[in-house]
Amino acid sequence: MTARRGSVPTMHDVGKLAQVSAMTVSRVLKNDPGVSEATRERVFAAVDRLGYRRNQTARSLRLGGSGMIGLVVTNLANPFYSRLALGVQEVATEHGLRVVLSNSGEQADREPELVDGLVDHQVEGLIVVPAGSRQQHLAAAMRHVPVVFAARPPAGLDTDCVLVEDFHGAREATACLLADGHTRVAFLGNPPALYTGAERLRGFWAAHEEVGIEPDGTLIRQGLTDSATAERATLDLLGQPDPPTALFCTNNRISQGAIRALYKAGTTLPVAGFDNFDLSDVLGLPLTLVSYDADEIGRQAARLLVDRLEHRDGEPPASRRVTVPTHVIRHGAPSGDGPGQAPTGA
Amino acid sequence: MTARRGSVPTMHDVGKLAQVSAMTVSRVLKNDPGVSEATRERVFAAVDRLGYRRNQTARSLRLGGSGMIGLVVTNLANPFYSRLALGVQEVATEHGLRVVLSNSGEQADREPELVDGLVDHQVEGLIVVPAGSRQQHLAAAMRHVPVVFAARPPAGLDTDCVLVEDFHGAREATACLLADGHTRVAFLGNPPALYTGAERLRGFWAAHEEVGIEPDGTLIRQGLTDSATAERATLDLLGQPDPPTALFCTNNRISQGAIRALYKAGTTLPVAGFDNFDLSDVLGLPLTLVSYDADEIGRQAARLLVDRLEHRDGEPPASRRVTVPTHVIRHGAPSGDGPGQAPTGA
DNA sequence: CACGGTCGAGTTAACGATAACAACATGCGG
DNA sequence: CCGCATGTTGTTATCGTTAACTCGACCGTG
Repeated sequence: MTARRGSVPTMHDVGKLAQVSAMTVSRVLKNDPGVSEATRERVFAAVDRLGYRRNQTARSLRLGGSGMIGLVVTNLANPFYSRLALGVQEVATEHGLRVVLSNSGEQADREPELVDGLVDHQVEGLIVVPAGSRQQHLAAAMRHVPVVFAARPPAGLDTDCVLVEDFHGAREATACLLADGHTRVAFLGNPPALYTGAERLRGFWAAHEEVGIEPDGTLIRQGLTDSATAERATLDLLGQPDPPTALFCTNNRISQGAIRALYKAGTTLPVAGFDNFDLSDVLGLPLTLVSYDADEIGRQAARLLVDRLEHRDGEPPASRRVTVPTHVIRHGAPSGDGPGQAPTGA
Repeated sequence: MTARRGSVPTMHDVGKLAQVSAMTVSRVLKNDPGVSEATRERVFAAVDRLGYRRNQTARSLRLGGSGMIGLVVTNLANPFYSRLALGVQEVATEHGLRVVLSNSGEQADREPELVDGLVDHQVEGLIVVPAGSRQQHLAAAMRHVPVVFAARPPAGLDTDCVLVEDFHGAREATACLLADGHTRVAFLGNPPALYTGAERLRGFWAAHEEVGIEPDGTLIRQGLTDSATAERATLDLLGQPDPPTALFCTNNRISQGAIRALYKAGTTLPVAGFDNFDLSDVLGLPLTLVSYDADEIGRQAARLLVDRLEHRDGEPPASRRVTVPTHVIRHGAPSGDGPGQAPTGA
């Protein structure tokens, strides 16, 4: 019952059993009409008996095109990226494409080999969440296959990308806090070298400008990479002489770290954050979350890629930039909160 | 800068530019010592100039072995499976293997085509979280490549698998509740056709027997598939004439649904559940969770598979069954709870 | 009965890389 | 100066499949 190596049947074997040539087997399996019913049946019988399956590697070589696309994400453990991957899967499957997944672990230096490896495997296209700002390896990849960027934009490369409304979402969520009367909102952000980090900070800042408040520099913490660093940063902020009265977090991990810090400190503070996450509605905290459909980012990216694959012959169309909309969700605390007014602001 | 089709260079092109044969190019790229330093440099120069990359499809065909393994999970959106996938990735990468991912969406009827597709793509092995109890398609796959089962055992197939201590974990967590003095513990479980569902129910039952309590049949709800169905079932239980005083949930999604139901009902009840999840420590609920390393399931599965791949020639070793250990985590409520004693039981 | 047409099936060559072998030059001992 | 090892490179055949072509049998028509 276990795999017996050296026994994988080929079209030739099928042909021998069905007393036809390999070519006829190929025709039958391709549903070519020019085969008599009798032969067709003999071939199918032989296929069944041998458990024959077409060798996709050989087909890829002969036909060109492997039927695979590559997906490179930075951290599959983050639900955001696994949803994105699911979205890509969904659309890929609709088009008969298989997805080869790589995880860079947010280590920008590992990305080039992952991308090159996928190109070597003849993927027909790539969807990449770039881990770093150095992207020349992606430029190189683009000479072989179309590349679509997801969640973070290309730096100086002319190609499609799918983004969320980073600026808009951050601005809106921050505005909610400010509308509640907060004037000392802390910013807990990922490394500013990341597009999303910079863009969401910009939104945070813009919301302040709109109400004529200058954000306090001592309340801005960047370079947070996970829940643990965010937790420490939050505890540090809470211990400051003039602590914040609300927090803005640039992603789900950071929000979770901040919430853990508040819990451990026995404090409650209104928290706003980018990304929704499981159980955000049952925490009993005044939470303002920038929510969006992560699957949709993957779906859109896959659609852009498939579109390019289907128009491979002609002149490549101009590069497109798709934006996935965000909307703000507000979860209330058991009791009213915030120094200014009721938590049902904005 | 965009992909120019029809321009992908081959070894022949590189050879022409470097004024050598394709064979010599192959030798250089393989680091074959029998090439003069001068030629080697010319070839590398040509490779760089053309941006040449070896065609892995052609290599696979010639050399046998695609350098890929297939992974089929039931629901990538569940952190459990994305962690598992990461574990597989980690070990696969260590061995120079790439992972092709498929998601069955827990639809057992889709699984055969996914598996067949992966086999067609010449994956060298498969790791599968089987979605259903019909597994003859996996038996068929096993005639081509080794298959390792993860999280759920094979049904009548002789092959390796990696499981968690389903029975033991469920028994231990239930025992914690019973030790706290609960006598009416509800069981919220996934479909009993699923191995984990049945096994965890068995553990739930065993814990009761050990203390001489007969579980109340009206408190046992099976067939829950996600957070929403679990939420409804919980609300239903709470509305019963003789409601439970504690809950046991068989997985993370069900726990989350139950917690949401409790939150909406404005009640607090001790909850035990299989799987840990984000923010479980900050809910301020009396939670007893069966925790384990989901990555490790993936790693172990990949190790078993790699092991079989490396001993492909000889007689296949007897099938192995690896178990990943569980341990119980207890999160306290702000105040003591449970009718019997303090929540620090077991 | 010869001829063009259609149908079914086989043959050849190619996709790109490489193992195995062949070929050629060089150099050294005899 | 021959022969044979050594070192470098080229040639051929192959992996499994399939596009394009070829071939033979059979049919109906004039």
